[in-house]
Amino acid sequence: MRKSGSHNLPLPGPGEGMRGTKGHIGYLLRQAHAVHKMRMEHALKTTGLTLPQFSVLTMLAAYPGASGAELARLSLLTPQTMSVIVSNLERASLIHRRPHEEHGRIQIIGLTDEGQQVLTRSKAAVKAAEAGLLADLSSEDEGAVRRWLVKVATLPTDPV
Amino acid sequence: MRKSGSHNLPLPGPGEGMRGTKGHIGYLLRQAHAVHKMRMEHALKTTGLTLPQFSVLTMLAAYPGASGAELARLSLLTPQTMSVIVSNLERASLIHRRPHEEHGRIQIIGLTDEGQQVLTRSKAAVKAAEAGLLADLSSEDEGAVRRWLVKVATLPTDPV
DNA sequence: CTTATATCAGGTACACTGATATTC
DNA sequence: CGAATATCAGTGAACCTGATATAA
Repeated sequence: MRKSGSHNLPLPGPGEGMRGTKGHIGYLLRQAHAVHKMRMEHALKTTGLTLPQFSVLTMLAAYPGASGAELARLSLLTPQTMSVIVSNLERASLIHRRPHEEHGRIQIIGLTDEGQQVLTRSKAAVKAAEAGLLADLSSEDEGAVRRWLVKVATLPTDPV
Repeated sequence: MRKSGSHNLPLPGPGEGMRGTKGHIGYLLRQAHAVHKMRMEHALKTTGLTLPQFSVLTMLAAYPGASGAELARLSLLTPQTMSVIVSNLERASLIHRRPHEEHGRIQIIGLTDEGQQVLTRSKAAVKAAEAGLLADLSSEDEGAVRRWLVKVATLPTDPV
């Protein structure tokens, strides 16, 4: 534990630095994500999960029995990368992999009881950080923000 | 080189998956950032820079002669991490470090000619990806998005 | 044969904590 | 002494490309 306040938050003030509020929107997206990520990671320290691990457990709760390949697609990662994350989660006894006897090589991945408990506690720990994203946001602005985020996330990766 | 189109873009369709458009806004922020990051990294492949490296070079252009500690604060990273990134950039001859003889241990970091050129080419390569963020966005919506991003980036890291 | 899945092997850039030396 | 800077050492989770084996 550090002091009690912020960790390393020397954001350039709005009047100086990387042009503050008026900066490139890509820079703003980067910084917003970085700060939110820090808040999430800090919250997850209480349960020992990394952000990708939390993400995978959340996906497994939504898609019980998903395969590594499916999780990789959902996370925009390669199967190899997902394999490492899944291995780490398995080593921590938070998930289990059962070979799908009938359908070949596919490994059915599921949450263990411990994984379910850790996920529940992690969701609670993360709740405040997520709530902060929507605090003091009008429904019109929230709509605009949501539409923009979806648009950005839906843009082709290689449009040119 | 893959095919020619998108890399790994199997986003769950808007009607299925992680609740698509209606998902947690934190999830949307993550996905939007991930896709934008992929687009940026893809664009930067032409110049061989990683995203943190591009970020550091951009900062150095804005803050000529910054120190490693200053860059770390601007990037929300630890000095050790920044030291690694700076070392990699120095190894690539894109920056130079000169000991600040008068003021102790501080290392003055600056772009080399090659670094300046690479930065210029990288900015051009990245231009389309950044422009995509603002395409078809009304000025009201852009304002809402900008305000939201700044607010998120300004939130205390450890509010509770 | 083609496709999808899983995994091994190797490599790299990030990012952390901890410790140390230096300098103001 | 304390505070800031830089760096070494060690560790680790996340990424990648490439190759391989298996199975639908």
